[in-house]
Formats: sequence, C-alpha cells, structure tokens
Amino acid sequence: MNDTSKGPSSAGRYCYPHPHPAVTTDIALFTIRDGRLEILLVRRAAPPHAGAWALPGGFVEPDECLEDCALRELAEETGVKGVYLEQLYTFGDPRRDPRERVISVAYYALAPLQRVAGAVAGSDAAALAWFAVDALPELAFDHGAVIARALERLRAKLDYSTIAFQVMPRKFTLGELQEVYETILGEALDKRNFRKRVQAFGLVHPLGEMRRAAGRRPAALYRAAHPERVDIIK
Amino acid sequence: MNDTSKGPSSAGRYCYPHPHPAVTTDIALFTIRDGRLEILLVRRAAPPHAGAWALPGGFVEPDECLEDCALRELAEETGVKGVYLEQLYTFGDPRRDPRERVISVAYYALAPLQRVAGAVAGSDAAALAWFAVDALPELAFDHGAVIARALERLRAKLDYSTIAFQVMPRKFTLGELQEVYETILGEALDKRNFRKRVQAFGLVHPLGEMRRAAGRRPAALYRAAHPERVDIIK
DNA sequence: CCAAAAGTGTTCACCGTACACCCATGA
DNA sequence: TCATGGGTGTACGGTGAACACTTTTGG
Repeated sequence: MNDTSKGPSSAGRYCYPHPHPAVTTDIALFTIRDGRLEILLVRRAAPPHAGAWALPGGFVEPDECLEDCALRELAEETGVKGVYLEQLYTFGDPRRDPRERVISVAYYALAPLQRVAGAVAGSDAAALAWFAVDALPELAFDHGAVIARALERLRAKLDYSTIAFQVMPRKFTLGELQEVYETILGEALDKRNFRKRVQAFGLVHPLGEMRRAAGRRPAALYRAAHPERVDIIK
Repeated sequence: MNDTSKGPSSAGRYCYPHPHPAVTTDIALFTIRDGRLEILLVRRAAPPHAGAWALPGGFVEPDECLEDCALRELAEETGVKGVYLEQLYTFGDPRRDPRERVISVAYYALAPLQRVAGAVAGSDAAALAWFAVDALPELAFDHGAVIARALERLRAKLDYSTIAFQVMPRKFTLGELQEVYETILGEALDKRNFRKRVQAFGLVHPLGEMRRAAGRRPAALYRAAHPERVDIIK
C-alpha cells in the first residue's frame, strides 16, 4: 500500500488526499507491408525487461490529454507523425509493471506504409523494428495482451467501418484495397463481391488515372470517398 | 506544469521520475424501471460541483485493479453489488477536474431492478437517485459526456450481444424481454419477429412455469440460456 | 504467346421485415 | 363481456455468397 505516491510533492494547489499512480499511453501502430500486417515495436534499453520488445509509449504529462500524449510519445520514440489514432483499452493491473503502479491507456494506430517508412528509434529506445503480427518477439509487460486486443478490435472494425482506408495511400487500386482487407482479416475475399460492395457504399472515387505495372493490365486509381476519418458505413 | 505530483512521497521503492496524476473510476449503472431506462447518480456533498449530480466513482487504490475499484466504489457509495460491468472509455482531459489532473476510467454497468432497488447513499454522497436517461439533471465534471458515450455503447451492443439479459431478473416473460429491448433502443419492435429471433438464436430456455397477472392471459417464464456473461450472439 | 492481374453480371438461398387474428384470464 | 397482454405463421424483397471468362499489358 506504500508503493505509489499518496500526495503530490509539488505545492500550491489543493490536491486530493489519494494515491497517485503513474499513467502511460502505449500505442499499437499497424501498417501493411508486402501483404503482411505489421506492428511497430521498440527494443527496451533499460530495465525492467531490458532487451525485450515493447510498444512505443510513455508517461502522460500534467497538461496534455491522453491522445496528445500518445501522439507525442509515438513521435518522440519513432519519429512517426500524423497517424489515425483511436483509444483501445486501459490496462490497470497493479502488478503489470514490476517497479510501481503504472496504469496504461492503450491506443491503436494505423498509417500507410509511406508515412511510417522513415521511422527511426528515438533516444529512449535501443532500436525499433516492424514485426509481422503472427511472428511477434518476446514482449515486455502485458504488451502481448494489448496487441491481441488491438488486433481483435481492428478486425472487428473492418466489417462495419471504413477504418481500412487509414492504411491506404492517397491513390490506390481496388486490388490493393482488397489485398489490405484480406491481409487484416486473414482470409480471401471474392473479387467481384468486394468491388461491388465498395462501390455500392460509395467508399471510393475514381481518379481517372491509371497505374501501369510491368507485364500487367493497367489498373484504375481511386481515392477514399471520405477524405478524413469516417467511422460508420451505414 | 506543477499541478500534479512529480514523484511519490512514500519511500522504499524505485519510482519513475514522472508526473503522477490522480486516477478514478466512474460507473454508469443502468437499470430498467417502469419501462424507462434509468441511471444511478449521487448528489455531490463537497466542492467542486457541490449539489450537482455525478456518477458514483472514486480513486483507484494502489493495489486494486480498475474493475475492482469500480465495483468497490459502487458498493461504497450506493450499496450496490454484483452488477455486470464493462470498461467504457478513459477520459483524460487535463481540465476535466478543476482541482488537479484527474484521469477517469469510466465503466458502465447493468443490473436488474431488484438487485439495485435497495441502493442507499454512502457516507461520501449527500443523496442518491435514479434518473431517466432522457431527463438528466445538471451533471458534475464531464459526466454528461460519459453517460452519452455509455448510452451509445449500450444501444450498439444490444444488436450483436446478449447484454440485455444483464438487466433481466432470473425469470422473465418474452414480453418483458421485448420491453427491455424497446426501452433501451427507444423504438417499437415487432412481437412475432422478436420472439422468432430470440428463440432461433437459442437465447432463452423455457422454465415450464407461468406467470399469472390480473386480467391477463398467463405468460410462459423463461431464463437466459447462457447463465453468465455471454457477449456475442453470432 | 504467355503470365499476371484487371475488370465485369447473374443466380440462388437465406434472412429480416411486414403484417392480423385468436386465446386465456380477472375484473 | 370486456380489456389486456400472450401467443402464433406466411409472403415478399433485399442482401450476401457463389461462380468464370475476357482484357490488357510487358516480357
């Protein structure tokens, strides 16, 4: 009962006479590369779990909201900015961090490959790497559970939201879009039905341009119909 | 930047050199009474927002997980125990509490009326009352936003989960079950289609008993097919 | 001419929806 | 006998799923 602060050490304002745990945000950032769903992890430099891989994240500052904290930590530790971000779940087991009580507000994030291709390890992290979600390394803290829940949510939202467009580049072909759905869901989809649905819901707008590729018929390019974040199809 | 603890005042263990905000849980407990969806609120005795109504809730203890905290606070402030509980969202705006930084992990809860009928105000609260969700009083903090989000989630989950059974008593008629759905969704449902679906999914088991009511044909009693918490129909 | 992906419609089964009447009871 | 909710079946339309071949290109 004495492992967290019972009161603030800074003075000047009234504070509740109550425990003050540490609070972090952790971010599960996904992208698609080479037809695989990958997640960004950082290698921990310091104990606990030194050498293990962890989600990027860190402590909430006094004057920032949780979402800002997640975006800041992601930028600081990996250099990645401008991703789609959504709160996932708050993990608060008293023993999830061996040092002191740390409550983690987990977020998941999505971005197209080209927006995260230049990710580099910040000063806190020993290294940074992308892992296929079906080949994860040993993970620090409860980050395995966080990732599992993020995947569950991501797959569920594919069915009733336009979240998949968050990993698409500005211009894409319908074949590429379908490949993203198949990659995240882990199953093959029927090409004609897929295209029919996407166009029936008005999810994409044709750009009138073509993408030419070696030895293949050119494919029409599209953009997402709803330029920003649209959550519900119906 | 000096409005939260920067480090623990208790000694003995290593702690991160980081801010330590206060963390609470707040609970939006719903039940059905007289065909209305109602929520349990407590009247605040102390500032800030003294006299305003608020969700029951309170500070997370060092050694308890968040869900335990929610259940404990609900029991302490209202006497209610044994409800269905699910994490909703974490609210972390730096200014949501005027005194200091307080991050609130919000839960929503459901219980049948008879399990909450005896709710009484605990020592912290000046009073306790049930409010119809479409006739809420002035609310403290950001609790209006919390309730709005809880309602949204509750209504969404009705469609793809068996969450409605969490407000049903052990024995109920199909008419009562339908009334609960209609109350939460705020729309009328077709009786034949409703009964067909409920039975097709195997959600209920007939008890072979009847409920007699004055001036009406007796109704068959059922129990939920999945005695505990079942989340997904499909 | 061959490989590789682009592009395109129809059929069928099933599910959700709309809809109306008789029944059993207590007052 | 009347008011009140309990209880039951069918017909239709729309949606999701299955399914194969031609086109265009570069090598």
